[in-house]
Amino acid sequence: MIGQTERYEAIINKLRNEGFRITPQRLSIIKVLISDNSHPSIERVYNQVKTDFPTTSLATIYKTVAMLKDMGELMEISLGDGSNRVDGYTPDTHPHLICSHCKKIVDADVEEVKAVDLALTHTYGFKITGHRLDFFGLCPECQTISKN
Amino acid sequence: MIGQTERYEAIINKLRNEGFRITPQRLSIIKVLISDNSHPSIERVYNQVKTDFPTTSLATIYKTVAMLKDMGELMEISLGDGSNRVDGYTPDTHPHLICSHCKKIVDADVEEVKAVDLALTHTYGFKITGHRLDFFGLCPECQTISKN
DNA sequence: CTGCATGCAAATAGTTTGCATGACG
DNA sequence: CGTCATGCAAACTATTTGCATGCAG
Repeated sequence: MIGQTERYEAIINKLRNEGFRITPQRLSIIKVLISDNSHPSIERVYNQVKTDFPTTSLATIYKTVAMLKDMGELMEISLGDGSNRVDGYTPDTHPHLICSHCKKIVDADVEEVKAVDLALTHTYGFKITGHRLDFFGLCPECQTISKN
Repeated sequence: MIGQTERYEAIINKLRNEGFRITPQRLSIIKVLISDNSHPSIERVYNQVKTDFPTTSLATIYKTVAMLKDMGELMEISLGDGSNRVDGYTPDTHPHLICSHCKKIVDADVEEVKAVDLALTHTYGFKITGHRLDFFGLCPECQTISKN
């Protein structure tokens, strides 16, 4: 498990190396993204950044998120109903558990996923470069509530 | 493997039972969806239906697709770049292999997925009702081409 | 200084909605 | 015949783009 400070430094170095400029807006956006594990919407990131930087525009958030996505530092999660969320907390792709009821998103990590990757590579000849694994269901809390 | 004709009849019966009307537009849309395994875009479905039914509107396609989705007869696949595709060919959820290069989508079927479902239920207490498993990579053809 | 980044506003794409007309049951 | 579905156009939402100004390098 790599610490947040290290991750922050690493991303900034990567930006520098690839010729991108280090602006206070970008620093703020990165800080929010890597410290927020709630899988926020772009709108939510925007609002968080605005508390530090009241003049920030949504366009800047979109542009920065796109840049970080290209760099592989974050992934987008589509909720199926059109709305998207951002996951910049965990750098590697991993499954998400999405509660259909309260919309909570939980990061999952199961060994078994590797077996699926391997099987697909083997059976279909695809060279797998990434995946988006979203499982929908009811979280423990919502299962309890709906039983009331 | 259930035949297309049976599937067609089954969907229509389901519509009738749930009080939906059987209109020629809906029949045409259903016919296209269950016979097209290319995971078409809404736009593409629209164009196919229009050859039978020139006055059809996009809105009707959207409404019908939404209805069938609610009934569990099809699923939507998000390509990550904002655009969506429809899979009405296979009724049960299954993983998709999406080629990043030619955008082709292949249905996959691997036993290993069940193990992931089970592991998640067990480890995180989620009651899994469905999943969307999209694997991105290069299909065999595009791997060859890009090596040229 | 030079050019990339920002931020505003306008443009765009995909999808949804309101409503009058038409057709299924 | 009453009601739901259709189809058109307008509305909406999320995202993107163009461009003048600002700031990092």
